Amino acid sequence: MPGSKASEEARRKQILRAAYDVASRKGLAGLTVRHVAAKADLSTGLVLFHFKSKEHLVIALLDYVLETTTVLHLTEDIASIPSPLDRLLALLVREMNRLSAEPRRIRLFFDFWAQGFTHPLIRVRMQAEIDRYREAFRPIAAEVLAAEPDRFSHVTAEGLAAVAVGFIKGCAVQSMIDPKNFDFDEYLSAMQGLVGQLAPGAAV
Amino acid sequence: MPGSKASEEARRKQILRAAYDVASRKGLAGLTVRHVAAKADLSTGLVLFHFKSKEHLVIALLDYVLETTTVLHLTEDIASIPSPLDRLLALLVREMNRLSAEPRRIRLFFDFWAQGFTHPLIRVRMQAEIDRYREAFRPIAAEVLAAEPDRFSHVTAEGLAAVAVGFIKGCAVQSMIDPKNFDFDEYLSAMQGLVGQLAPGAAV
DNA sequence: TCTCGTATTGAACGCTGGACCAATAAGGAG
DNA sequence: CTCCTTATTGGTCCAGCGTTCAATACGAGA
Repeated sequence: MPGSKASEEARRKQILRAAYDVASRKGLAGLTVRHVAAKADLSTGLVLFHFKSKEHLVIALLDYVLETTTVLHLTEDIASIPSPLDRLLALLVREMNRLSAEPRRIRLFFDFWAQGFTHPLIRVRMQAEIDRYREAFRPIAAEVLAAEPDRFSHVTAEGLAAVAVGFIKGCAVQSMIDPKNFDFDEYLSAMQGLVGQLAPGAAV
Repeated sequence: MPGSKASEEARRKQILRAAYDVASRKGLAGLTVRHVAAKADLSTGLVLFHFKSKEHLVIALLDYVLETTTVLHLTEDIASIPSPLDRLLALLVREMNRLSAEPRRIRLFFDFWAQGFTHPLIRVRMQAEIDRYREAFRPIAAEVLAAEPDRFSHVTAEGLAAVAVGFIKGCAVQSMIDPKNFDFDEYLSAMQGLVGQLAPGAAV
């Protein structure tokens, strides 16, 4: 009765994709080994053959989600923007666009995040991920501070990076639960109105 | 064998407190009727006698959490601050202090928030709650805009209120998962550095 | 072609959770 | 005191879960 075999790596990916599909639809609470197996057209036993337990599967799924999520990086068009503050703003805009572009992925991310409160293995991974995200903002934040040292005398690059992350995650908190009523443009222009004026020659 | 009776209202509150205790420790995933009953020193049947089903209990718990959570309101000391922007900042500071003051409650809040992605009844309540929260910021945001109309020409009070909520929720996203490594003061001074300069006569 | 390791299956086990219910005690009304 | 409503109990049921396992089929190497 067994079906055709497949390589270890291919099977794991197939199962992880199925797990992602289930979890992104039903949430982590609705993620069961049986559902994953059914979605992947495999037996339940095989899922647990490749991932020793459900916990291993969940952690592997988290790693999969974090790996396949676009990491923050400076694209050429953004890097070429002269004003550091405009560069930071352009990055924020791009990240906010991702919120509406792949809501299911972001929701799953936050589902894991909330599970991290009680699950140590998930927690450490989420801590590392958010750290990584904040660190990606730091060099740009540092450039913003360097451009206007007197105005940001008591501000650190770490703090500014944290605020940048806060902008995005805070936007996500509001938009993920209520996409229809959340106005991205309003949020953006309010953000620009707050910080945009600090750049001396910034054309907004 | 039945124990002493109690009034409908008293029993419900007793059960809800037990449910809150369990959920704030173990998370919503660890919330079971049996645990709640045990924590309240009652039989499992009684819990389901007062709350017809577990779902009813969960929704009632959510309402309980939202009701007993301090609503955002202007205290006298904050209302007496002359500069609108300083008033807004003072509010943000107070809300951020609540994040570290009652982390378990906030974590439970976000747990519900994430469950709202897949559970319609939870979702509408969280939408309404976040709306309410944002609306509470709106009048203060409007005063900020009125104080400097030319600088905020394209900014609406709704947008500014949303950004204020974003500041706080974004701070929560980072601090709830990693309280030890998150620096509230750094976050705050970066925030003040960004927006504080906009107030002409603000002494920070 | 034969063989051996292993990927694969489907059924079975044990457990936990929500839900249900007959029996029972409690307390107020008459 | 008696009765009647109902809050309360503990046990039971059943569905669904993660996990285990003997049986089985596949495919590479000899």
